[in-house]
Amino acid sequence: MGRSRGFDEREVIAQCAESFLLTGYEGTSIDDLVHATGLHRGSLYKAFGSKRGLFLATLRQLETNGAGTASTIDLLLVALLELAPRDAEVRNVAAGALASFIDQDAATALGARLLERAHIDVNSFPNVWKPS
Amino acid sequence: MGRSRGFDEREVIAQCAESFLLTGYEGTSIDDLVHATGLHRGSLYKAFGSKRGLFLATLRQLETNGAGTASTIDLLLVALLELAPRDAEVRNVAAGALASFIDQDAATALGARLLERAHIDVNSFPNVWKPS
DNA sequence: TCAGTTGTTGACTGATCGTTCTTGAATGAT
DNA sequence: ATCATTCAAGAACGATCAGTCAACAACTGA
Repeated sequence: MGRSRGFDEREVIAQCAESFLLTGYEGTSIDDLVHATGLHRGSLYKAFGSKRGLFLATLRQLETNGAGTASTIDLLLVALLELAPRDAEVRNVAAGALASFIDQDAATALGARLLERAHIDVNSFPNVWKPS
Repeated sequence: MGRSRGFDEREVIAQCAESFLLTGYEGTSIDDLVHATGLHRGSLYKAFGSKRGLFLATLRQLETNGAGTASTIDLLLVALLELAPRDAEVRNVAAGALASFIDQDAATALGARLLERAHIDVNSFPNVWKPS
């Protein structure tokens, strides 16, 4: 019963994920998400409950998406740095996504992408030891 | 000439750095910094110009501080994830601090601390390849 | 002593924050 | 047909955001 949804939930989550990975969790406002999705505030809150709930949905969708693309890792970086230290649920979902995606050393993969995302070339450090 | 400062600038910068590394850049408000330092808004703005200027000061103070403690790396993580992708000056200062601190592989050191800070134990991943 | 300069103080600004509410439109079951 | 339910829509909420301002206090050099 009831009126049917006028949007594709997976698509909306993907659009929100892109906002989060570009500008971070605290750096993304509900207005940003409203513009990114074309939905209205009330619809977003009806479907996801809160900004945190929406972010959690983007994290959970990671697990059913593809492999560890750059976008995937970026969203994990945001989760690990901004939410995970103080939010056990985000921490658990993020850890699950990490475990299923990253097949090499997780720390190195995360750090490498963090530097790449920041446009920093590690090879330009003259005094850094590099593994052969 | 003029009235002399009623605070130790290095100490104030250290107090602000602690706020930033705990709650991130966007997650830290000027009010948070006012409370952390005991100073008044006007004094902070007179001395550092803006929130970004204050954050830059904490980053620059890293270089004259000690070695790469956990707090140091945490502040770099915040800089790299939240500011560096869109702010060339922050990127340059952060890259300089990175180059002078991290004597092993930078990516691994950053990623390892990111996970530690998020309270995630990489060794708990059953399917992750670990270097011997 | 006094003019010039810098720091302190706290009230104040407009904008934006995440969230809620009300109203009306669409839907399925009775 | 109607009734309960779900969703869409957008205005509205108090709180908080980063930043500014004018008045006052303390210090220096002349």
